[in-house]
Amino acid sequence: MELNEGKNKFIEAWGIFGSEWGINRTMAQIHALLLVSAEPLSTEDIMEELNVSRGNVNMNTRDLIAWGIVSRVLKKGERREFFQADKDIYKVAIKILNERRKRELGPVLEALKDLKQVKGTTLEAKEFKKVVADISSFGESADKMISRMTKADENWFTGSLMKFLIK
Amino acid sequence: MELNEGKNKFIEAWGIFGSEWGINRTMAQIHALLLVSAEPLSTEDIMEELNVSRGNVNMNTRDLIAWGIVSRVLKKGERREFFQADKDIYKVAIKILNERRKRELGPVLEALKDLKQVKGTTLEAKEFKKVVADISSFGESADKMISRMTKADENWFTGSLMKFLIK
DNA sequence: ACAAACTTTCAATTTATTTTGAAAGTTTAA
DNA sequence: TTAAACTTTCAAAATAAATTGAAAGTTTGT
Repeated sequence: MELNEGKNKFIEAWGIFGSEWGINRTMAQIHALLLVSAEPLSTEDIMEELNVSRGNVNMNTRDLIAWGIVSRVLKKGERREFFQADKDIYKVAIKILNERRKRELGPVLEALKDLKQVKGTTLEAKEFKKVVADISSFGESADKMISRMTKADENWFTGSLMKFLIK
Repeated sequence: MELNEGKNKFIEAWGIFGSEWGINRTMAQIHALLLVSAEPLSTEDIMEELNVSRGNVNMNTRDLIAWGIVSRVLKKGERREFFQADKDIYKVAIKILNERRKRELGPVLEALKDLKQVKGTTLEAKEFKKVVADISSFGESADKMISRMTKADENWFTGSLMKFLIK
């Protein structure tokens, strides 16, 4: 398989995978493209490679930067900015997990906290409280776990945790 | 807060959370509704409670059943079927993770396996191969981890793993 | 066998999300 | 200060995803 064919397949696969997990296809594709580029790319490069508009590239590179998995780089003698992806996939995974924890898990945990205050002693009310308490506790655990992973050594995934988990 | 208000807030929150993770809102809402219902609910009950059509309820309950987190129950003397959610949130989380592993991670890992066969010894080709190998290895690890979690005792999450991970 | 009760399907519609592209904004160099 | 080079914005358009609802299909009791 030629390098270019490989890159395209990778970009396609990453785009699909991303969209299955609630990340928009173009963002995932830009990320994929940057992952497999030896050199940082400009907005124009990305537009051309993926056939998407300038606005689209601009919005999605901004988002990728906000996620902390892509950074702007400046080439000397060049006016425009280039983009480059963090290629350490462990770091990337943890950053994504941690961002999602903050953005999505946080609000749910807040909502659940409120819901613990429903009144009533009927069977129904008790069931409700039990479910809310369980989900809440589970969510708090996941939240703590991700926080801890974030702080831990970058090799956590291949370290003792993995030894514990993998055959 | 009244029980009903609580239920509605829960359903809303779960719906949003689900859609952020690539699960359609109605499916997440039906799941939420079943989670907080003391009794199994019929298609009609769900239609009424969530204001959605029969076809929608039918499709999404089927899906929830396919995910293994909702089951049909029959009440004696009743002809129609009722639905009930598995309320053990640990089991639910693991089933969802495992289904997604099979459905979404699997195909990506396959694609990555192919991509290891790109030819070329240029810097670019080497970088590409490195990224693919890294993601592949990471993916395989995650895959194994989830498989293992699935098989493990249902209390794994509160067991030694959690003790290891949580403060 | 029949019909009532119930479930499933799917083409058409609606709703939500993503993308475009041109205009406005900003920065840089001379 | 000016203009070229570049970035950002956002309303409109395009695309994708979810939903409807009526018709078709199935099951059950008599």
